[in-house]
Amino acid sequence: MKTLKIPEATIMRLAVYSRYLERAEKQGITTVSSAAIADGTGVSPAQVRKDLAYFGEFGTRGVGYHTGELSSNIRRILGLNRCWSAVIVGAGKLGSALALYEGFLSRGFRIVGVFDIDPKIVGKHLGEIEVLHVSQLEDVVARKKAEIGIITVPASAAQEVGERLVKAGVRALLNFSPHVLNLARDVIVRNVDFSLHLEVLTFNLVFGKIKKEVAEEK
Amino acid sequence: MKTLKIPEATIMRLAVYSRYLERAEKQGITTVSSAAIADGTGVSPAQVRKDLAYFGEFGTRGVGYHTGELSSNIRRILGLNRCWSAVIVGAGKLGSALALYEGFLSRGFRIVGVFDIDPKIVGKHLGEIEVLHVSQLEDVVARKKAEIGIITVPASAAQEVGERLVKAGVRALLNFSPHVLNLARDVIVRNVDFSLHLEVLTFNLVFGKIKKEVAEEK
DNA sequence: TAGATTGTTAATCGATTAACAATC
DNA sequence: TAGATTGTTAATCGATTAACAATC
Repeated sequence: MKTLKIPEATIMRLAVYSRYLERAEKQGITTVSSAAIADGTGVSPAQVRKDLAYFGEFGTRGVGYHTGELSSNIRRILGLNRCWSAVIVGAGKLGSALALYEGFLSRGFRIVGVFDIDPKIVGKHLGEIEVLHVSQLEDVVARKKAEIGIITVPASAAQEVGERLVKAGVRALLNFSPHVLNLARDVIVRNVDFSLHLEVLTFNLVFGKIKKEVAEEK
Repeated sequence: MKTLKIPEATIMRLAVYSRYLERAEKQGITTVSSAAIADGTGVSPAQVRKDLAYFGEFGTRGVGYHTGELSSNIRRILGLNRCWSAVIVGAGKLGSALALYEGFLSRGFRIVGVFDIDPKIVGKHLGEIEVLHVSQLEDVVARKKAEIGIITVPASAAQEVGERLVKAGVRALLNFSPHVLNLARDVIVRNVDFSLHLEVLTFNLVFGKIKKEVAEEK
């Protein structure tokens, strides 16, 4: 069986193109070229065409791509032509901010449950939704058919929460904790620990300086 | 001039190893092997050794790595052996959560300024720090010598905020907005838009299903 | 010495890019 | 037809992995 392997970077870029196209659409631009998309998103035109070619032929030679058409095609590829139900575990500062984040709803993500273990937090209202005790996790996930789990608990609790979510039926996890989850391989996990990103920044700040000094010595 | 190019993925992994080592240290484990690190962080042992080899020889053949020593070496490589000053622009839900996030301080990141444009938000206190009007951005960045800018404003304002931060002296940006920043090439930017990550999840949920169906047809 | 594990090289794998035929 | 831009191939580039000599 021939399995075509699509680079993960391609998917990330498709999401970026998608945002660019939505902006272009709003501005009334009806046709875009790979060069324009490339320009607006900081990649190469060849990269744009290659990324799109994994999924079909969306353009017209000599003309370019129809903005709205390409936009909706990419949204379909990314699975954004439907709603997704997600639960958040951990209603601390980050979890609460995410529960109230309008950007989710506008892109089709519905938060159908927020959980915490702290009795001081359980019962709080975050917009429409009430924070429930984590003991109700399994029940709510099953009843609301949540497919995505968002983990915003401390590192020490992340593994257990991940396991419970998966056992309850969740198939994809967004992990904000710094703990690397060890789960069945068919579970889709993305780590978005942002202090990790901060550390890449500081490395580059320090290393950039070293490179500059080395260059000057020569 | 020979410039050794270090993969960005290597830096991300170093940060992950760093967390693993800190945990191991706390548990009183004094020696770790590349296989143990690999196991605990989900990469291959060869990868671990290769990543470390970019920066020096930290282990002892036949023995492994001294946990504390390797841990502090990696922290030094990542630039975490010193404090870094950062400002946050945008004190909405996400910006506020980040300003109050204890994880930053514990890893040496100090938030020295939080800004917003909304008069309803300016003047609020987030822990020790008061939200200032964005007009004071340049002044505070210069006075407090902030080196890192964290952007948590809506997409429409991100580019302008990025430009102002850089002009004020910030050299590295953590961009939480979905807008791709277009700045001088020596500015270090990392995009941590998490709806992007959510979309990679949904793609994989949909695509995994397609792959499975294709496999079953055969 | 025998067993273990590193550091490093060479081979492999995968992703990006350049180039161009196809075609509007 | 001339100009433009796609879709695709082949070449290049870079990152990962396997293998093993070095060495504790």
